[in-house]
Amino acid sequence: MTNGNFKKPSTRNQKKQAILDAAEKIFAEYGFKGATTQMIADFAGIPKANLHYYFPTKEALYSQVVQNIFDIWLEAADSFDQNMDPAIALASYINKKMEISRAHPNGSKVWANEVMHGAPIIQDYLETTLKEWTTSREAVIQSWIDEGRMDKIDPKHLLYMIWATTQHYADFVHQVQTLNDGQPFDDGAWQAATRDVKKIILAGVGLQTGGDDGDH
Amino acid sequence: MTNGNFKKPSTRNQKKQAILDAAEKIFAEYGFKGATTQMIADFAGIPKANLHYYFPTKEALYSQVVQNIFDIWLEAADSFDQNMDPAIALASYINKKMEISRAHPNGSKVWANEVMHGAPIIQDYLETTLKEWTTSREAVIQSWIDEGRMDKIDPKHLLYMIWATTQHYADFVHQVQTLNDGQPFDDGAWQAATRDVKKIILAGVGLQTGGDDGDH
DNA sequence: AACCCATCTGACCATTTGGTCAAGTTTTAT
DNA sequence: ATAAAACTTGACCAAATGGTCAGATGGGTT
Repeated sequence: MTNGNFKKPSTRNQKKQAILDAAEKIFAEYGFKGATTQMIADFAGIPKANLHYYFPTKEALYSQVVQNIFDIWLEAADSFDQNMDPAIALASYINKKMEISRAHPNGSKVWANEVMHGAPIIQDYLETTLKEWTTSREAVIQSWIDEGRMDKIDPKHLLYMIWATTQHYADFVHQVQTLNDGQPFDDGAWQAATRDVKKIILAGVGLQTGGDDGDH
Repeated sequence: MTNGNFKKPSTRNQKKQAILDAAEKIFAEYGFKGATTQMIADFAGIPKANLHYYFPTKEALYSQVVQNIFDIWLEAADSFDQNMDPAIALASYINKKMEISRAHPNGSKVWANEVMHGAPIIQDYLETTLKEWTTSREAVIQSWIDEGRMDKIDPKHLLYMIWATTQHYADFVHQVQTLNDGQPFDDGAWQAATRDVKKIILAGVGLQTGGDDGDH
């Protein structure tokens, strides 16, 4: 067993990841101030002092959680690079964003919290990485418009609509569930939501949806 | 006699309103836990003890702020009652929601925060008032669909898309502003955003937008 | 065995904060 | 004028919380 050299780093990273997972959930549920390091430590099953051994301050832990989420967001961006057809690219992007909302609702909430409070921790990311990503995608969408392949709208607002709508199912999951007779979405409900979101947005910019949606 | 000789209801209410205004801003910026009664009192220009004379607990003050916002949301609901044409009704509703996002961004943020954290304070409102409102509007939209006046989608998801998108411009105003070269939206930017949101959503459900939008 | 070093933890502390209270001050009613 | 009621506020407190620290534990190396 134990592959010689790297026995510790793996367990160390496992433990750090367990703390990060606990932190994501607690931060999402209670906000930065509302969450306590004691709660996170309890949820991770370790003493508080041990948590502070791996993450010296609450803010360092929080910052790591936010950055992890940001990376997940960016992964969904590939859609725009690989597909040249606007209908397929947008459908694929919406698919991925909906899947993230379902798989990582807590991450989405932490991100929303951070931005709503003025992005005190990740302002740099907004101004650099997110700004660059957004600018380049706007250019792609604009080129589709210029080529007459979709209706003329400001690409910025199309992106905001996609972000807002897909993340709504994560950030407002409690409200959505309450209005769904208190039941969480099942597979069918998620598929229906994804289908309707794609339908409205694609048709909204003049891209008729065929029988398929461009992603598996 | 000398029953409840309410001296100056006007000044009393004025002061309560001033506290509520301060509270809305501070709660929006720092969240429930992050906001302190001291901050709110300072912002309202009164001693903390005086704030607690009008609102016995922090939670009572917060609860009042959330309920006030909820009432504002509901006011925008009239669109659906008065207009029978789906394009005009939806356009008018979107117009009002965008105006609220511009006029009351802090209220929207407090609401978002509350719902994201599981609606501990206003769960009753979600289950009763909001549930009833949503159900009745879904029925209206469904009737339009049944009459073949708009495309077939689940009315629920259309409503969520309108909420998510319009509130995005309030809740994520910091991100939107950062991506807008650090500049807040001016009149033109708000008009453009409102126009594009209406365009995509109306066209998205098969309602062609004519030259006008149904509201001034 | 002897040593090193990463990891772990109970006990502890300084600061923050929601809320109280008693002592004032102002307004209203008689 | 006088009493009562409403309002204001500085000082204070108990509880919660982020973070520290000295000492313990355990695995690996020589």
